Amino acid sequence: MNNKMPFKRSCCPITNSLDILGDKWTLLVIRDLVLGKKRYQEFMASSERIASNILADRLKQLEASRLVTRRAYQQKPARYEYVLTEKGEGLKPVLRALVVWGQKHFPSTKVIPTI
Amino acid sequence: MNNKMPFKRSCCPITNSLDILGDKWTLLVIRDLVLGKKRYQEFMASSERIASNILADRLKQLEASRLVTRRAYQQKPARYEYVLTEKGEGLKPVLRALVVWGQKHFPSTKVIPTI
DNA sequence: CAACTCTATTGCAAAATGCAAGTGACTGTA
DNA sequence: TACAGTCACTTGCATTTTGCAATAGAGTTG
Repeated sequence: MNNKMPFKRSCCPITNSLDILGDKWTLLVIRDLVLGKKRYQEFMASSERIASNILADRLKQLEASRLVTRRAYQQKPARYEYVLTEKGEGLKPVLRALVVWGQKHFPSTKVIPTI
Repeated sequence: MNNKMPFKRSCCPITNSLDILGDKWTLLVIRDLVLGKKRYQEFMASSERIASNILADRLKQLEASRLVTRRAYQQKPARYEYVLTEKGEGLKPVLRALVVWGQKHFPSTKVIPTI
Protein backbone atom coordinates (compact mmCIF):
# COMPACT_ATOMS: atom_id res chain seq x y z
CA MET A 1 0.00 0.00 0.00
CA ASN A 2 2.81 2.38 0.74
CA ASN A 3 4.44 4.08 -2.20
CA LYS A 4 6.69 6.88 -3.36
CA MET A 5 7.31 8.94 -6.39
CA PRO A 6 10.61 7.67 -7.72
CA PHE A 7 11.51 10.87 -9.57
CA LYS A 8 10.75 14.56 -9.42
CA ARG A 9 7.92 15.62 -11.68
CA SER A 10 9.43 19.09 -11.97
CA CYS A 11 11.39 21.68 -10.05
CA CYS A 12 8.23 23.67 -9.24
CA PRO A 13 7.77 24.13 -5.48
CA ILE A 14 4.00 23.64 -5.82
CA THR A 15 4.53 20.34 -7.62
CA ASN A 16 6.99 19.12 -5.03
CA SER A 17 4.57 20.05 -2.28
CA LEU A 18 1.71 18.27 -3.99
CA ASP A 19 3.79 15.13 -4.40
CA ILE A 20 3.53 14.86 -0.61
CA LEU A 21 0.23 16.60 0.10
CA GLY A 22 -1.79 16.03 -3.05
CA ASP A 23 -4.58 13.69 -2.02
CA LYS A 24 -7.84 13.85 -0.12
CA TRP A 25 -6.53 12.71 3.27
CA THR A 26 -3.00 13.89 4.03
CA LEU A 27 -3.89 17.50 4.83
CA LEU A 28 -6.82 16.35 6.96
CA VAL A 29 -4.46 14.31 9.12
CA ILE A 30 -2.21 17.35 9.36
CA ARG A 31 -5.24 19.46 10.29
CA ASP A 32 -5.98 17.04 13.12
CA LEU A 33 -2.36 17.18 14.27
CA VAL A 34 -2.51 20.99 14.26
CA LEU A 35 -5.69 20.73 16.33
CA GLY A 36 -3.74 18.74 18.89
CA LYS A 37 -4.72 15.18 18.05
CA LYS A 38 -1.95 12.67 18.55
CA ARG A 39 -3.32 9.15 18.60
CA TYR A 40 -4.78 6.70 16.16
CA GLN A 41 -8.24 6.70 17.73
CA GLU A 42 -8.33 10.48 17.72
CA PHE A 43 -7.67 10.58 13.97
CA MET A 44 -10.18 7.78 13.41
CA ALA A 45 -12.80 9.74 15.35
CA SER A 46 -12.77 12.71 12.98
CA SER A 47 -15.99 13.30 11.13
CA GLU A 48 -14.58 12.33 7.71
CA ARG A 49 -14.29 8.69 8.79
CA ILE A 50 -10.91 7.80 7.37
CA ALA A 51 -10.37 4.09 6.81
CA SER A 52 -7.81 2.56 9.14
CA ASN A 53 -5.56 1.30 6.34
CA ILE A 54 -5.50 4.75 4.74
CA LEU A 55 -4.67 6.36 8.06
CA ALA A 56 -1.84 3.92 8.73
CA ASP A 57 -0.47 4.55 5.26
CA ARG A 58 -0.67 8.34 5.56
CA LEU A 59 1.03 8.35 8.95
CA LYS A 60 3.88 6.30 7.47
CA GLN A 61 4.21 8.63 4.52
CA LEU A 62 4.13 11.68 6.78
CA GLU A 63 6.86 10.16 8.90
CA ALA A 64 8.89 9.29 5.80
CA SER A 65 8.52 12.87 4.56
CA ARG A 66 9.56 14.16 7.99
CA LEU A 67 6.38 16.11 8.58
CA VAL A 68 5.62 14.00 11.62
CA THR A 69 7.55 12.12 14.27
CA ARG A 70 6.32 9.01 16.00
CA ARG A 71 7.06 8.66 19.68
CA ALA A 72 6.23 5.85 22.09
CA TYR A 73 4.09 7.15 24.93
CA GLN A 74 3.93 3.78 26.66
CA GLN A 75 5.41 0.29 26.54
CA LYS A 76 3.36 -2.90 26.94
CA PRO A 77 1.66 -2.59 24.67
CA ALA A 78 3.87 -0.26 22.64
CA ARG A 79 1.76 2.74 21.78
CA TYR A 80 2.84 5.69 19.74
CA GLU A 81 1.77 9.25 19.37
CA TYR A 82 2.31 11.38 16.34
CA VAL A 83 3.55 14.95 16.53
CA LEU A 84 4.22 17.50 13.81
CA THR A 85 7.79 18.45 13.11
CA GLU A 86 8.71 22.03 12.34
CA LYS A 87 8.37 21.14 8.67
CA GLY A 88 4.85 19.91 9.36
CA GLU A 89 3.99 22.96 11.46
CA GLY A 90 5.09 25.03 8.50
CA LEU A 91 1.97 23.91 6.67
CA LYS A 92 -0.30 25.97 8.91
CA PRO A 93 -0.44 28.85 6.38
CA VAL A 94 -1.56 26.37 3.71
CA LEU A 95 -4.33 25.12 6.00
CA ARG A 96 -5.33 28.66 6.90
CA ALA A 97 -5.56 29.60 3.23
CA LEU A 98 -7.74 26.56 2.60
CA VAL A 99 -9.96 27.48 5.56
CA VAL A 100 -10.41 31.02 4.26
CA TRP A 101 -11.23 29.85 0.75
CA GLY A 102 -13.46 27.03 1.96
CA GLN A 103 -15.44 29.23 4.30
CA LYS A 104 -16.00 31.76 1.58
CA HIS A 105 -17.16 29.29 -1.05
CA PHE A 106 -18.87 26.57 0.98
CA PRO A 107 -21.30 28.56 3.12
CA SER A 108 -22.36 25.57 5.20
CA THR A 109 -18.88 24.92 6.54
CA LYS A 110 -17.91 25.82 10.05
CA VAL A 111 -15.14 27.86 11.55
CA ILE A 112 -12.08 26.12 12.92
CA PRO A 113 -10.82 28.59 15.49
CA THR A 114 -7.40 27.25 16.32
CA ILE A 115 -5.78 26.83 12.92
CA MET B 1 -13.43 8.97 -16.12
CA ASN B 2 -15.26 11.95 -14.74
CA ASN B 3 -16.59 11.65 -11.23
CA LYS B 4 -17.99 13.46 -8.26
CA MET B 5 -18.30 13.01 -4.58
CA PRO B 6 -21.97 12.24 -4.04
CA PHE B 7 -22.09 13.48 -0.44
CA LYS B 8 -20.22 15.83 1.85
CA ARG B 9 -17.54 14.14 3.87
CA SER B 10 -17.92 16.73 6.61
CA CYS B 11 -18.71 20.39 7.22
CA CYS B 12 -15.00 21.26 7.57
CA PRO B 13 -13.94 23.95 5.09
CA ILE B 14 -10.60 22.21 4.53
CA THR B 15 -12.36 18.96 3.70
CA ASN B 16 -14.74 20.65 1.29
CA SER B 17 -11.80 22.36 -0.40
CA LEU B 18 -9.88 19.10 -0.70
CA ASP B 19 -12.88 17.38 -2.23
CA ILE B 20 -12.25 19.67 -5.23
CA LEU B 21 -8.51 20.28 -4.98
CA GLY B 22 -7.19 17.15 -3.34
CA ASP B 23 -5.16 15.40 -6.01
CA LYS B 24 -1.80 15.76 -7.70
CA TRP B 25 -2.97 17.69 -10.78
CA THR B 26 -5.83 20.10 -10.09
CA LEU B 27 -3.76 22.77 -8.36
CA LEU B 28 -1.10 22.52 -11.07
CA VAL B 29 -3.69 23.36 -13.71
CA ILE B 30 -4.82 26.27 -11.56
CA ARG B 31 -1.19 27.36 -11.20
CA ASP B 32 -0.90 27.41 -14.99
CA LEU B 33 -4.11 29.41 -15.26
CA VAL B 34 -2.77 31.90 -12.73
CA LEU B 35 0.41 32.13 -14.81
CA GLY B 36 -1.75 33.13 -17.78
CA LYS B 37 -2.04 29.87 -19.67
CA LYS B 38 -5.39 29.41 -21.37
CA ARG B 39 -5.21 26.65 -23.96
CA TYR B 40 -4.92 22.90 -23.99
CA GLN B 41 -1.48 22.83 -25.58
CA GLU B 42 -0.18 25.34 -23.07
CA PHE B 43 -1.23 23.11 -20.19
CA MET B 44 0.16 20.09 -21.96
CA ALA B 45 3.49 21.87 -22.41
CA SER B 46 4.10 22.27 -18.66
CA SER B 47 7.07 20.42 -17.32
CA GLU B 48 5.03 17.91 -15.29
CA ARG B 49 3.75 16.26 -18.49
CA ILE B 50 0.12 15.77 -17.60
CA ALA B 51 -1.64 13.08 -19.63
CA SER B 52 -4.22 14.45 -22.05
CA ASN B 53 -7.11 12.43 -20.59
CA ILE B 54 -6.29 13.66 -17.09
CA LEU B 55 -6.13 17.25 -18.31
CA ALA B 56 -9.49 16.97 -20.09
CA ASP B 57 -10.99 15.47 -16.95
CA ARG B 58 -9.59 18.15 -14.65
CA LEU B 59 -10.74 20.98 -16.90
CA LYS B 60 -14.26 19.51 -16.84
CA GLN B 61 -14.21 19.19 -13.08
CA LEU B 62 -12.89 22.72 -12.69
CA GLU B 63 -15.68 24.00 -14.90
CA ALA B 64 -18.26 21.96 -12.98
CA SER B 65 -16.92 23.40 -9.71
CA ARG B 66 -17.08 26.91 -11.23
CA LEU B 67 -13.39 27.60 -10.73
CA VAL B 68 -12.94 28.01 -14.47
CA THR B 69 -15.03 29.14 -17.42
CA ARG B 70 -14.62 27.85 -20.94
CA ARG B 71 -14.97 30.34 -23.76
CA ALA B 72 -14.74 29.85 -27.52
CA TYR B 73 -11.94 31.96 -28.95
CA GLN B 74 -12.65 30.85 -32.53
CA GLN B 75 -15.18 28.99 -34.64
CA LYS B 76 -14.24 26.52 -37.37
CA PRO B 77 -12.93 24.60 -35.72
CA ALA B 78 -14.48 25.47 -32.38
CA ARG B 79 -11.64 26.15 -29.99
CA TYR B 80 -11.94 27.04 -26.37
CA GLU B 81 -9.85 28.81 -23.82
CA TYR B 82 -10.06 28.40 -20.09
CA VAL B 83 -10.08 31.31 -17.67
CA LEU B 84 -10.25 31.39 -13.89
CA THR B 85 -13.41 32.68 -12.27
CA GLU B 86 -13.24 34.84 -9.19
CA LYS B 87 -13.67 31.66 -7.15
CA GLY B 88 -10.65 30.21 -8.93
CA GLU B 89 -8.61 33.38 -8.52
CA GLY B 90 -9.38 33.12 -4.83
CA LEU B 91 -7.02 30.15 -4.65
CA LYS B 92 -3.95 32.33 -5.17
CA PRO B 93 -3.25 32.51 -1.42
CA VAL B 94 -3.30 28.71 -1.28
CA LEU B 95 -0.79 28.54 -4.14
CA ARG B 96 1.36 31.21 -2.53
CA ALA B 97 1.42 29.30 0.74
CA LEU B 98 2.44 26.15 -1.12
CA VAL B 99 5.20 28.06 -2.94
CA VAL B 100 6.56 29.43 0.33
CA TRP B 101 6.52 26.02 1.99
CA GLY B 102 7.89 24.24 -1.07
CA GLN B 103 10.73 26.67 -1.55
CA LYS B 104 11.70 26.37 2.09
CA HIS B 105 11.69 22.58 2.16
CA PHE B 106 12.71 21.58 -1.36
CA PRO B 107 15.89 23.61 -1.90
CA SER B 108 16.22 22.67 -5.55
CA THR B 109 12.90 24.23 -6.52
CA LYS B 110 12.72 27.50 -8.35
CA VAL B 111 10.94 30.76 -7.72
CA ILE B 112 7.67 31.45 -9.50
CA PRO B 113 7.57 35.22 -9.56
CA THR B 114 4.03 35.95 -10.65
CA ILE B 115 1.97 33.89 -8.22
C1' DC C 1 -11.02 -16.28 31.32
C1' DA C 2 -14.02 -13.65 28.38
C1' DA C 3 -14.81 -9.32 26.58
C1' DC C 4 -12.82 -5.12 25.26
C1' DT C 5 -9.38 -1.50 23.58
C1' DC C 6 -5.90 0.10 20.60
C1' DT C 7 -3.13 -0.06 16.56
C1' DA C 8 -2.74 -1.64 13.05
C1' DT C 9 -2.70 -5.49 8.68
C1' DT C 10 -4.97 -8.31 5.06
C1' DG C 11 -8.00 -9.44 1.19
C1' DC C 12 -10.60 -7.97 -2.25
C1' DA C 13 -13.58 -4.90 -5.10
C1' DA C 14 -14.00 -0.38 -7.08
C1' DA C 15 -12.18 3.82 -8.71
C1' DA C 16 -8.48 6.76 -10.36
C1' DT C 17 -4.32 7.26 -12.97
C1' DG C 18 -0.97 6.69 -16.75
C1' DC C 19 0.22 5.56 -21.36
C1' DA C 20 -0.31 5.02 -26.20
C1' DA C 21 -3.04 5.30 -29.97
C1' DG C 22 -6.86 7.14 -32.49
C1' DT C 23 -10.40 10.70 -34.02
C1' DG C 24 -12.51 14.76 -36.15
C1' DA C 25 -12.21 19.29 -37.76
C1' DC C 26 -9.79 22.07 -39.86
C1' DT C 27 -5.04 24.66 -42.09
C1' DG C 28 -1.05 25.16 -44.71
C1' DT C 29 2.05 23.36 -48.29
C1' DA C 30 3.38 20.96 -52.79
C1' DT D 1 -6.27 18.11 -54.65
C1' DA D 2 -3.63 15.12 -52.03
C1' DC D 3 -1.06 15.01 -47.83
C1' DA D 4 1.17 16.19 -43.69
C1' DG D 5 0.39 18.83 -39.54
C1' DT D 6 -2.08 21.07 -35.57
C1' DC D 7 -5.34 21.20 -31.96
C1' DA D 8 -8.43 19.39 -28.64
C1' DC D 9 -9.80 15.95 -27.21
C1' DT D 10 -11.51 10.51 -26.65
C1' DT D 11 -10.82 5.57 -26.19
C1' DG D 12 -8.89 1.24 -24.59
C1' DC D 13 -6.41 -0.99 -21.43
C1' DA D 14 -2.94 -1.98 -17.79
C1' DT D 15 -1.38 -0.36 -13.36
C1' DT D 16 -1.99 1.93 -9.02
C1' DT D 17 -4.61 3.77 -5.35
C1' DT D 18 -8.60 3.86 -2.53
C1' DG D 19 -12.48 2.07 0.23
C1' DC D 20 -14.59 -1.35 3.00
C1' DA D 21 -14.91 -5.15 6.00
C1' DA D 22 -12.80 -8.50 8.51
C1' DT D 23 -9.00 -10.03 11.23
C1' DA D 24 -4.92 -9.97 14.31
C1' DG D 25 -1.78 -9.26 18.15
C1' DA D 26 -0.74 -7.31 22.53
C1' DG D 27 -2.27 -6.18 26.44
C1' DT D 28 -6.32 -4.44 30.18
C1' DT D 29 -10.51 -4.70 32.65
C1' DG D 30 -14.46 -6.90 34.79
